Amino acid sequence: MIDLRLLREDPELLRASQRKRGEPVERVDELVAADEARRSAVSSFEALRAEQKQLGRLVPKAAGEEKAALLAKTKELAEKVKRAEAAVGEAEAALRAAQLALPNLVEEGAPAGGEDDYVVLREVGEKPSIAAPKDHLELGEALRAIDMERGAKVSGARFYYLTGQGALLQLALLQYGLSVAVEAGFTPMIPPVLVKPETMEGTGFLGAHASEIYHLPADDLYLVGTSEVPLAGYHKDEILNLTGPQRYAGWSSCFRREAGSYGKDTRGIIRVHQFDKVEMFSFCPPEQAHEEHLRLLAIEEELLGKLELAYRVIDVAAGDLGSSAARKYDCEAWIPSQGKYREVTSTSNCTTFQARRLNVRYRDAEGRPQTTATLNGTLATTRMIVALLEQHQQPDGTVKIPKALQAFLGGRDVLEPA
RNA sequence: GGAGGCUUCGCCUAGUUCGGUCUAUGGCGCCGCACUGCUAAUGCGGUUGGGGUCCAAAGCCCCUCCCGGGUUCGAAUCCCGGAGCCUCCGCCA
Repeated sequence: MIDLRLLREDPELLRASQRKRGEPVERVDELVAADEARRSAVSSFEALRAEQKQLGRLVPKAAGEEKAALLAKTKELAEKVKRAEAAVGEAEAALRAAQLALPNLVEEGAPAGGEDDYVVLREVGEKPSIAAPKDHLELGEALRAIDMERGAKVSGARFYYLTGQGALLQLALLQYGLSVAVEAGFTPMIPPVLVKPETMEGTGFLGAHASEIYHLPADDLYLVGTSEVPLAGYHKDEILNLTGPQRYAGWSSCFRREAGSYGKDTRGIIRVHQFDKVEMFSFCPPEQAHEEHLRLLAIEEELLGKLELAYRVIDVAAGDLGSSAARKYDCEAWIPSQGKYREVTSTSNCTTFQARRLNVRYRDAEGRPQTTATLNGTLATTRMIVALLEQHQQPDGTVKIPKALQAFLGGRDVLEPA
């Protein structure tokens, strides 16, 4: 949700943001109108209510005819108050709807345009030159690390088993990721992966992404698509004592329906319904959010570097940010079998947009409650296995394990076909 | 699944019998001031949050006693529905 004070002060800023996203500018003016309508409804209600309270206080003191007259008057007033109150309720609902319809203000500097208008900030590491690279599934099957067939037998398409050294590799990757986070001052968290509708809604995932999410109707709970959801909800309706960023690293399974992606990435574990991820999440004072965002990106890059992967960083264009993010950087690892870079991490600065919905605040230097900023970023995830296997494959069918992971694999430095 | 109890301004708590300055009591904590060589102790004052009005501040006003309805001129208080927590029973591990 956008800050209504900002909306009143500088609607043009928001219109410009909408243009940059390629979204309708009218949403801004609709919100301005809804805001004004609400305030006028509130004023009328409050005036009537004040009068009612004042008269009501006279009732017990009055007697006889005077009292009867007073009661008649207050009764009439009570009717009006009730109507005015209902009008406020409607105006508030309309305002909320208009507020939910407007995405976050895009950060200055983010590229304008849609999905293909990203800007490549840098390419890091040397792409391995592999003659006729095998893809991760071929490698994974030879290593007996990935079993898609049985995943499909048991659960359906886009499900898989990680087996043997594949399972160990994922655990090593996630543990290493978590250890990097802990070293950087993040509190490790293992959150619930089923959340209530209000939590899912608060994080902004029930809007355009609603069809991406698994819902359990019998209990009215949602399976999270990322631990960003339970981490963001962790401090819902709280006022935090923040001086700097409060950082959490959540380790969880993630569930995605992948509706509308039929036919895309059907081979292997690039796009699956269930995977595991260590996610960074920060609550911080808004003026520190930009710096924190760069910090999250730096941590992601540090990890990719330690995994000895070639990758590039892109500055995602405004139209591809999603509603909550003001700025987003993706790291994309080189996938030799595809000859392409593919997203492995993504970090977003949601400024105060998400926290306002969830009502997460902190006290500023004057002791006044203010909305926090929230940021998130991927640290380690199942998808990285794809890049690890493919980039580190050897002509003999083995796969080298990067030094950083060896300690988490009992010192092993290579995966070998079983 | 069944029965009962609880939910008040950061925490604890009074108030709910019998509806009306409850415009919510007290303690703890916190902040400020005074006293003191410093600390402690003590005294005095302040301290829920949201919103409206306003250029702004002050002030004033409205909402907020778990949530949503209802009764009433008037609800923390009465009625109905719901949520959360706790205890016991049952069931499953």
